[in-house]
Amino acid sequence: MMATRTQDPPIELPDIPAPEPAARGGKAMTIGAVCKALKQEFADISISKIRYLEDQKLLAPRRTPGGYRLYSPGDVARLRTILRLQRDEFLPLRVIRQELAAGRAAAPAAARKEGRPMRPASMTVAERGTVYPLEDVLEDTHADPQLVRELEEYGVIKGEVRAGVRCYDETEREIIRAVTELARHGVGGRNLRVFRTSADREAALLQQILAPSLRSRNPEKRKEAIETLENLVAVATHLKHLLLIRDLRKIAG
Amino acid sequence: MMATRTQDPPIELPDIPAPEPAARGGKAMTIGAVCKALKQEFADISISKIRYLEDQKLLAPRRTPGGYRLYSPGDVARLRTILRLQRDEFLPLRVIRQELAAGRAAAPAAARKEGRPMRPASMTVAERGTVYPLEDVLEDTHADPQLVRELEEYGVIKGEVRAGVRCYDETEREIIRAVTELARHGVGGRNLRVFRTSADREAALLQQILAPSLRSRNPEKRKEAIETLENLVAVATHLKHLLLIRDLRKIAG
DNA sequence: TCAGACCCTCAACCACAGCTTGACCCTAGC
DNA sequence: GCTAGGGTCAAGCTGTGGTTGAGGGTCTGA
Repeated sequence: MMATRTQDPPIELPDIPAPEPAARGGKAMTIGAVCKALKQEFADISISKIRYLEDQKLLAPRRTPGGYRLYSPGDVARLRTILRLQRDEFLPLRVIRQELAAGRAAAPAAARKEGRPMRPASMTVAERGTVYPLEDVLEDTHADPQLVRELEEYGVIKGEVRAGVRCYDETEREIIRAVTELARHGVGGRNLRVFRTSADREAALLQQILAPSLRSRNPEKRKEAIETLENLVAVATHLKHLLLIRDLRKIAG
Repeated sequence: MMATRTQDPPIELPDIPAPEPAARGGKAMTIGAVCKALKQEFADISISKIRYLEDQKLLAPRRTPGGYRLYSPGDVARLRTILRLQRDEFLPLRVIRQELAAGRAAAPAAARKEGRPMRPASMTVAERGTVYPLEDVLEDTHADPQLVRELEEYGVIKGEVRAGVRCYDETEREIIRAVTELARHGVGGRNLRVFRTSADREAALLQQILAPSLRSRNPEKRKEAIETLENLVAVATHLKHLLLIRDLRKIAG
């Protein structure tokens, strides 16, 4: 069917500091390259998904004369923003489209700083998610490399080697961040054992309770058990927080 | 034991400027009444939707002997929160469930528009805040009175007598809520000791570190120490959460 | 004591978002 | 001119967030 070489004009998104059509020199990537590049950060990306997002008017890459999509760095940044809003903020595409059109949401690292850890991306029991190379983690957390090494020796974090580089997932990164912060205030070394052992004990406790359903052969049941587990973790964390506050009030007040 | 319990309005957390006409009358409402009362604020509510939310474990109203659902003011507030998170924050029910379980998100609608924060009312070390009579706490948390008594005997919560009625502050109320939730899943009795002792240990640790400045005669210094303390509590809580997740992943995945 | 308004459960059904798959064909670059 | 990677379109699939209807019980006031 002659493959529709309809020379339709690029969709014309209303917004965006459009990444100069012809201007930008070498940097444009094909869809496969973009997909591969973002795979690290967003495990669930796929070529078809990127095309789908374009179909939904969220992207409008340039095309080669032959019809291939060509993504400028600006396009890639935009795509990354879209995926982040979707994954971390749970925004539906319809809303993301508006946010982008309104020029909002262009704040990547901004939201940090004095604003609580935000929605903790993927701090769930379920899966591991993205991994980041040690170098990035260090830069991001301002952690002492020595301290990271210690945590690893100690078995608190594990990391994994990917393409020759040591990588950590988000949970590990946040552990490193938190420990660094504590260290800044003088909580360090063997004091951390307190946290560690209580976590181990709680884990054992929860496991004991949910072991039957977690081992069930019924995947339905297993999924449910995981969810219950997530829930219990949240409640347990909350409870620990409250108990700690209660104790400290006695001390401080 | 009646006294004081006569006609005072339902708790009324520092929430919402809308004193619903229908909502104020008696203390508990049927599903139809709740639906009508919230129709103003949430046009898309329906009886079937409320029931659906219960099915999804987001609500758990009391029942009459005949099986009718009875919504306490606390239940209605919770429902309002759910609807708000769904409509304004676009959160999926699965996430709302966790937010609620974690005691977050009890925040008023105020924090909208460019303002993430949404800290849980008075979960700070600083001061105790309001107190609520046992009766209200029981209704609000659906806790077993027996369990509350145990917690008190155990020294986890203390309460105070005011005008002849036993009262608890918000922290205590939330402890009760969290413990009730854990109990629903089979975490009870002496298992709670795990949480308690680790909280005690951490409190001791933090105190040790900050004792000098906390005891300082310089009020400036003291204030600063309290702030540091708040900070450390937040970080410690976060760390514990992460460690627990780390442990559980090994178990579950 | 009984009508009528209200509520209950449960299973089936529905609508829409957000992709994925497959058939079939074309482009880029060595 | 070969082949890996792209392109389009239509159909399909899965999960979320409900609605609907059948069949039946509860509550309240006259």
